[in-house]
Parts: sequence; C-alpha cells; structure tokens
Amino acid sequence: MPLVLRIALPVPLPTLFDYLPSASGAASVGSRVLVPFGRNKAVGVVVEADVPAHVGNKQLKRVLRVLDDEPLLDAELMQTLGWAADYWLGAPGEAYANALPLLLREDKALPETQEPIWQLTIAGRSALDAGSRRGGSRALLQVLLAGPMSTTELDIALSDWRPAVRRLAEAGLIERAEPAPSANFSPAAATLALHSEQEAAIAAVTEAFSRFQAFLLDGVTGSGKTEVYLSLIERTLAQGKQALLLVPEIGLAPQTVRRLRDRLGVPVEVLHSNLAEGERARAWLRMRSGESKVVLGTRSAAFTPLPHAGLIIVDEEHDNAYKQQEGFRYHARDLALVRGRALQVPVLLGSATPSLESLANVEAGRYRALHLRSRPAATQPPQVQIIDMRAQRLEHGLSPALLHAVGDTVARGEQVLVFRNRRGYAPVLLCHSCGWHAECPRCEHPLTFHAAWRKLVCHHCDLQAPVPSTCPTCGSQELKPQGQGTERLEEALTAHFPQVPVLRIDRETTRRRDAFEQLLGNLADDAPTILVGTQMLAKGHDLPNLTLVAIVGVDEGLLSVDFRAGERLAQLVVQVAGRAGRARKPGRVLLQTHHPDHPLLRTLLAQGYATAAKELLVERKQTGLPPYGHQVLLRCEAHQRAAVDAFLSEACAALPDTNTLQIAGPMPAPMPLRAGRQRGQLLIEASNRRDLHAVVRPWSAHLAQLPSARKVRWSLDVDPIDLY
DNA sequence: AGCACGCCGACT
DNA sequence: GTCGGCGTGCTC
Repeated sequence: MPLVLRIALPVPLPTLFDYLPSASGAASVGSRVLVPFGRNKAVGVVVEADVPAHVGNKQLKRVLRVLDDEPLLDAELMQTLGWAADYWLGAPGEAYANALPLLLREDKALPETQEPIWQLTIAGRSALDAGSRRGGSRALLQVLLAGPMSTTELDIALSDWRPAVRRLAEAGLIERAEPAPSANFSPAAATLALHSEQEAAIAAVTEAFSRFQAFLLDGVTGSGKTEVYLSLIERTLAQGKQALLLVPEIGLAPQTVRRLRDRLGVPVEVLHSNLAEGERARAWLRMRSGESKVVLGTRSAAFTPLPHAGLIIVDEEHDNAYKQQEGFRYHARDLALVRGRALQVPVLLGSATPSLESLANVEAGRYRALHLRSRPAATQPPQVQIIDMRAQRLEHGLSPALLHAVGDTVARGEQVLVFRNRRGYAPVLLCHSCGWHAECPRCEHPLTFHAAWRKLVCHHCDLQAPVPSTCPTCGSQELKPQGQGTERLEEALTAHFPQVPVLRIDRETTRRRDAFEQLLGNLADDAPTILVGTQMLAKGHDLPNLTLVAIVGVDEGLLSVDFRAGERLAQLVVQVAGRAGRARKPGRVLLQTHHPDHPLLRTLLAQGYATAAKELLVERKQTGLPPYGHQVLLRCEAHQRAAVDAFLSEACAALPDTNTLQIAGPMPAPMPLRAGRQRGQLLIEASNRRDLHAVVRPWSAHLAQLPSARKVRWSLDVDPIDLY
C-alpha cells in the first residue's frame, strides 16, 4: 500500500482525494498543491500526509506541483476547518475553499502583500504647478503633494481615484514608491472617558486574555459597546497580539473602520465580499504573516489566519447574516467560538438583543454575561407606545394617531423613521368583484405591486409581470392594491406632508453602490425629514435628530408558524426603536398593530427585551426547541413532486429507529413551490447534539448513495435558522 | 460543481 | 445529413 497525500479539493463531494506525492518535492499538511482532477487540474489543500491510500493503486494520480513550501493554513485553521466540515456536514473541500480567498485558490504565485504606494514624480510636481490637469487627476496630484500615499490612504482621501492613477502613471506624473520602513503607529484619537460598566466589562475580558472564555456583552443601543471593543483591541495590540472583529454586514463597516483606524493608529484590514479579490488576498496574507494586527470583516472573515491571536469579537451576534445559507452552511459566530477555544483567546459576543442561543449559554454557565445598561449618549431610553389599529380609519394603513405624531415631530424640526418590512407599493393586487388576486405561477405566492415600475414582481423568484387592467377571471376593472409597502407609505406620507421631504430607503432606492451612504449623508444637516424604510434602517447609523420611530405592520411576525418568529420580531422592534433619540433629545416609538394584547408585545414593551427573551426561552424549553433541542433539516427540491417525495421517504426510511430522535416529515416546505420547483423537507430533532450527529453523520453519507438523490437537489442544514 | 458522454429534435 | 438539448455518471 503506497503512502499518499490526502487532499481537499473544491468540489461539493463528501470525500478527500488521495494522490501520490509530487516527484519534485514533499508537501506538508496545510500546503496547497496542484493536482490532475478528472480531465482538469485543481488546486487543493493537503489535509494528511504519508497516509496509506484509501483507493486502489491504479486510481492514484500524482501531485503535479507543490504550491507552498510552508503551509498556507496553520495547524489551528486546519484543525478548525476539519471540525467545521464535520459539524455542519459540509463537503471538506468546500470548507477549505471557503477559508481561502479566491486568488489563493488559483495556480499562481502569492500576491505581494505590500499595497501599492504612489508618489509624485518631478514631472508630476511641475504639472501641478502648471495647473495643466483637471478633474480627478488634479485632485489626485493635489493629494499626493503632501507625500506618498498607499491605496488605503487614497481610499480615505478620494473616491474613485483608480482611473486617475492609471492616467497619471501612464503620463509619467506619478510612480510607485518604495514602502517606508514601518513606522511605530501611535493612537491618534483620544480615549473617551469610560463609565463603570464599561470598565467592568473591559476588566473581565482583559483578565481572560491568553485563555478561552466566551463573554456575552449585552448592551442597549448607545450604551458604548463600540468603545468597549476599541479599548479591548487596544489592549490586545499592546500585548503584540492580533484581534478579529466580525460584523454582520458591510454596511456597518465604513464608519467602524474609520473609528478603528483613528483610534488605534494601526492599519486595519477589512474583509468582505464586495472587496476586490487582490485586496482580499493581500489582507488575508498580511494577517497570516502577522504584519497586520487587526481585521474587521463579515462572515467569511471568521476564517482569517490569526497566528498571534489575542481576541475575537462578534458584534451584533444575534444577526442571522452570520449563518451562510447555501453551500457550506456554517455559522460564523459559532466558528468564532470554536476558534477562540483552539487559539486560547477570549471571544466577546456583543448585542443589544442577544440570541436565545447565547442567553441559554449564559444561563448554563458556559458564557459570562457582561452588561451595559446605562445610555451615556442619551438622556433617557425611548418611550414606546402601542397604537391599536382595530376600528380605526386608516389612511393607506397609517392611523390618525401615528400621522399626528409624525406631524408634531416634523413641526418641531425633528426627523421621523417609518419602518415597514415590505418593499413595493402593495403586497397584493386584489379584484374587488370576484376575489381573484395576482399570483406568481412559479411560486404560488401573491405578486407585489410596484407602482413606479408599473409591474407585478415576485419577491421570491424575481418574476416580473405586467399589471392587468382588468381582472383576468371576471373582467372587472375593480383591481385594488391591498396592503402597504414602503413605496405606498412614501406616497401617502408625501401627500399628507407636502412641505416635508420624504426619503425612502429600501433595496430599490439603494441599489446603486454607496447609495445608502449618500442618502443618509443628505440627512447630516438634521433638517426635518420623514424616512420610510425596511430592515436596512434597523441597524447602525446615528441620526441625532431622529426622535420618532413608527413601526408599521409587524403583525406577520406575531402570527408566523416559524418558532423563531417571536425572537426575530423582538430583536427587530428593539433594534428599530434604538434608532430614536440617540442624542440629547428624548425618543419616542410607536408600534401600530392589530394585536395590542399579544403577550410578546406586552412583555417587550413593559419589561424590555431581556424579560421577553427569558419568556421565549421558557417556551423553547417546554417544547424542546433550540437552544434546548438540536435540529438538522434535510431540504429537497425538484421539478417533479414525485421525485421529492421518493427521495424524502427513502431518506426517512434510512434513519435508524431510535427514541433519541424526533422526526418531523417528510412534509412540504413552508413554501411548497418556489421558482417552479417543488420543495419538501424532513426535520430531525434530538435533545442531545452528540446523539444527533452520531446518527446524521453516517446518514448523510448514505443519502449521497441513494439513486433517488440524483433526481433532486438536496442539502442538509445543521442548526437551521429558518425552516422555509 | 464542472465536464464529458450519449441519445433524440430543428436547421443548412 | 449535422448542431445541440440536458439526463446520467464520474472525479483519487
């Protein structure tokens, strides 16, 4: 039996692949190799070396080339990635592929980690004196007059400077400079005075430096969580160690990056999906080499190498954006915790509305709770009030009380946010004569009416259809938009308050890059404005003159069958409400509902998120749902319903008959048809995670062998976040 | 996931 | 007579 290298290749297959070592040199675990794969070549990562082959001699091929003399992935990442693929039942190759920036998954030399630095040439100086250039080129020359600048610095100083660099470099007016010897950075911005809760939180985490301990920092909006992060990162740097800060989405990044850079005075690497591949690879490599000390990033940044790890922070830890919803379905928060344990560093989870999972971990003594209860930046917490919509004369879904409050607020010269989690004009187009409504043929869900586009749009599959002028079943002209989306609210508010600008912020109005930043930038002058928007407005962004938040139409969340709907609703309401009254002015929150007596709303408003969450946890415990029970969801879709049913029933039959598992299904998915595909699922639950994995691990291998599996698209989701 | 092989419809 | 549709099977 020959000794081989066991290699992870970027394919969604449950196996590693054995190869004979390269003729030219040995490859070590964690190094990348180029191998022949099928009729092609592929770059893979060596997972095991000098092991006996799993397959017959004649199948073995030889490694073509070893790409790294030194392992690119260190022992900790290799171990964590192996664990991750096993835990989330992912293809090992996909786990490794996820960890490496795209550029590092290619058969190329590693890019230079030094970012380009540009400086003026002598000709450039004269050109500037002569004033011969204009536009972007002139601005760039002006900026470089102060001295050489790196890509990062140019990003801060100018927007869209890259074309100008190309033009001026070609004209010989600027050139690449040698990097200056790395100077000692010194913190620029002064430390804010910390209040006692912040001091306590910082002391607790600092005390745990150099060992693993999870913390849950529970701090209301405006209580100074970011300041705690900054201080802790500063202390991590003082020890010569690295810090990883995860955020749920890029939208939160620009302001945080600026704050980190100003405060820490060291380069801060940023990793997110919108980044150019070269930048991404360089940032990753600079963390790997230890050249950089701080990285801020979204989900995939949880895989950044941290050879000198000191601290991991997960901000807004409750946010579902941390869970990857396709391919390798990992959870970045949970991965961060596993890495913290492997690296022996503390992990700080922060949120104003912690997930029930994290609260249960505090309860079980696995995490230490840290609280920030006071709001130093605001005089008082916003006052929340329910508006009972029943028996009210509504104007486009807005009650008189709500409109009055909006009017009063703008009359005082302050800003209003009207929150509605539905884009478009109306979620349904209904025939008042016969009850017909427009439906997506591929999803069997109502089409949303978009007035500005004069179109019906399916929000599940992006199908677009013309708006019929008469009812297709009865010919009546009584087609009426039913319900309210942000577009309709914008229209209604504009009509009602013609003297006040109404600004809509949703996926349509912010489609263009930076549009969100620009729209909010226009608000900087604090003039009275009515903002209408979706989810996007729930987080980040400090609007000091925003004093009224009106939440419209959260009733769907109260009635949903999804067991997490209540948790999500509570988090959303608190996060949106947190937008109000962040500066000196007191904030006010109005919640318009048809269910003013709903126990969740009552608890939430009377006693706050912590109490509401505690009650939700009690319910979960009684019903054995997560975090007290554990779930694996088998999803399946195909054009033919029969193919779905056949696969799921075979899959169900293949499960062992143990009383440690509860099996729900096979059943249709909550959306049984989507984009023309029939969908079904099988949910497996157990009170013990180890029992669940022990069953599901061999089962998933078995599923791949089923002939019926080849006629469907299927996937397993460990700890699913939504069951739809 | 790619990528080939393989057997049945509308074009020069 | 071909080009090409996507079903099925394989990748150490």
